[in-house]
Amino acid sequence: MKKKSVTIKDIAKEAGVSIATVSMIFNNKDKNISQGTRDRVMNIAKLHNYIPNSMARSLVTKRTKTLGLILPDIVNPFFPEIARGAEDKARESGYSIIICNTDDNLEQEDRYIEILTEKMVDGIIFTHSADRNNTNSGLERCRVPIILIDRDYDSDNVKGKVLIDNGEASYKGVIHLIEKGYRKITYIAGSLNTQTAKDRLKGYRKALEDNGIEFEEKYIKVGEYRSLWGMEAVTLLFEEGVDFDAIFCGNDLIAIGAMKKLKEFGKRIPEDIGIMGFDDIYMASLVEPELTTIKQPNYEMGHKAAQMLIRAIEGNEKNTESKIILETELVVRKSS
Amino acid sequence: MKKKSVTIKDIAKEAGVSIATVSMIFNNKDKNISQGTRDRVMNIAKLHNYIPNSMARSLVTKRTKTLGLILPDIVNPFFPEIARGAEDKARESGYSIIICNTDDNLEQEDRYIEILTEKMVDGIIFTHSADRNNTNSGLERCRVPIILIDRDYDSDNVKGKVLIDNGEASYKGVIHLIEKGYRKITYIAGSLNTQTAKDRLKGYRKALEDNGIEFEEKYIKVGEYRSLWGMEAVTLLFEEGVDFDAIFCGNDLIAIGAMKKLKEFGKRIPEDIGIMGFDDIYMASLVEPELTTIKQPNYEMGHKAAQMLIRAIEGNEKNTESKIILETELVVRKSS
DNA sequence: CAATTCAAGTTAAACGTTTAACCAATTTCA
DNA sequence: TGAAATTGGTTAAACGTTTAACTTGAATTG
Repeated sequence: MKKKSVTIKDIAKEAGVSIATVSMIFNNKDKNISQGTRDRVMNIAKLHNYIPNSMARSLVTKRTKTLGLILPDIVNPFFPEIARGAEDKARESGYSIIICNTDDNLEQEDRYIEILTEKMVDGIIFTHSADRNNTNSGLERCRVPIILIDRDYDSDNVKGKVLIDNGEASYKGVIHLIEKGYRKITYIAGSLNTQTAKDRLKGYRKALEDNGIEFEEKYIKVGEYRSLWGMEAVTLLFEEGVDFDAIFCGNDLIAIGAMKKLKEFGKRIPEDIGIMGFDDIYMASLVEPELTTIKQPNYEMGHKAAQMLIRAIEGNEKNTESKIILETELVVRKSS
Repeated sequence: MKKKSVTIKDIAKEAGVSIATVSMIFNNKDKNISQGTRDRVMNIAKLHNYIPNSMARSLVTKRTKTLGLILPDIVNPFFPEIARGAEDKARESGYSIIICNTDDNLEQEDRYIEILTEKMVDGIIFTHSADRNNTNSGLERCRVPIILIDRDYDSDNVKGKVLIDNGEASYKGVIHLIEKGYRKITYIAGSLNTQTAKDRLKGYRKALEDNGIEFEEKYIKVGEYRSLWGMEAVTLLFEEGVDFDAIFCGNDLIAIGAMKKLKEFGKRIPEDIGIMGFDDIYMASLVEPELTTIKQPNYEMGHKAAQMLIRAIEGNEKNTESKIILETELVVRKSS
């Protein structure tokens, strides 16, 4: 543990060259170094297992080759794929990723942005939480480029966005339910204070309207993005005596919880009640009946976000605020 | 983006003090600084939104307040909770976490260890992959303390381990199946080349032996820790005409896949076939029927590992190689 | 009242790199 | 043959901190 680590100086001394020479060799700026010297230095370095100290390097280059990934909760199965996509792209380009869970807590987000700038990450991928007043959040004060995933927001620091069209997605989901013959379609939402959630509600209402189905307040239940809430919401619907024949859910977790509770109430799916989720987490195809849902390309979102970020970092920073809307896909399975 | 960041020097100049003074104030080594100066410096710092550069700091202190977390795949639902537990503990103590997915690939592991030492992490939490020859792996060459999670291994650099007793866990799982009256118990394993897997097999065999049930090779199917393999393995068992009345699975994913396939074959669970998983991922209680399984305290494992690691880093390094064996718990639900 | 301690700082070296600017010896070219 | 270009390097400053050692003037002590 206290093994003193070998530095560029040691290598230089042993090879009988200046440290600049060693540095250049290690950075492939070695056109002006003879093959002999190069080999000698490399051998000595290998022998002593020399690993350059990237603190020292970063101090002068102002690049850490590290990215921050801020998301609500890695335990929510929606996020690991995003993280994985981002990590894969990052590694490919020589970057590492620091992961930060915020539990959708604004203070925690700000705190993390501060920590990350202190650690000098080169950029941040950010799934930010609900409504932020754009006065003086950490997001505004941040000094590195930010790419937003999944949830939209406008700010100077935001150099790119990777989103889906939530309105269109939920629209086509509800249309599918209507085509299947369902008419009394409830909506169990996870929240209503992100733009994402609002857009989805809009899509839901538009689908109803376009088909001459009247929207009713009592069809909407708002809670959180967890299976437990799906179960509670179904119980609530029954208790309130709401008459319904389908449920459109804010995400798959809610849908899976709802299905479980429906079965407990003796309902058959999809005969009595149709169910539709959102996200297409891997579990969606493993539950009984397999869940019809809207697939979000999570891995790709993470991957694309990392790609945009790295481009923003390394590119000749022509304020390239870009925005990618990825396609969602209606995945029809057995629950509808 | 190119906003030149304000340094300690700027603050010092504006406050009319030396940089040492500012540094001391920021590090709470300020017993010898008057309240007046302290306030003045703090105000100026806040005004300019001064954030210390931790590269520069780390360069002299040799501490980065960053940990590495190396695991096979964050998408596997077994790992996010570990990651979360580790992150929570880390944050609490002022550390950040760099996450690394290896896909159980040995070269990737070594590569990551190298990257992490280059980035000067203070320590590493590591769920290493299958059989490593202890000759010259990155694990041996690593210069920072390592805590192992879930999978055992011996090395000088390993300063601690957080494990469960896999033999005892699977033993009690199989005993439960036997008590429920099952006798022809197959075992769908995820792999057999980790010590973890071997121990589980041992527990399985011992449980059979202790109850006078003969062990049969054909009962064992070895594949990978995925639902798809669970489905395939069940198909295989039927194709081979194996006569069985219960399945002990290497993890919950396998169990969920197996259940799905069994239902397709028209088997009733638990009446015709009993199923037991391993891990207790959150999905286990949401599938139909709810899955009986062995609960691993994942969050706690991550949390404990981070705690041990931080202790090893900050403690007066009395070679405190420690080993924690956490308790597993048999969770009896509807599938057995 | 001289010697000592204390308060409130300052100075300067060190951490391990990168990189622009420089240099000497040799080779090329017109 | 002399100027220019190339080869194979070297020197030294800079990056932004921390920290041990030093300083200076005022207060305390015996």
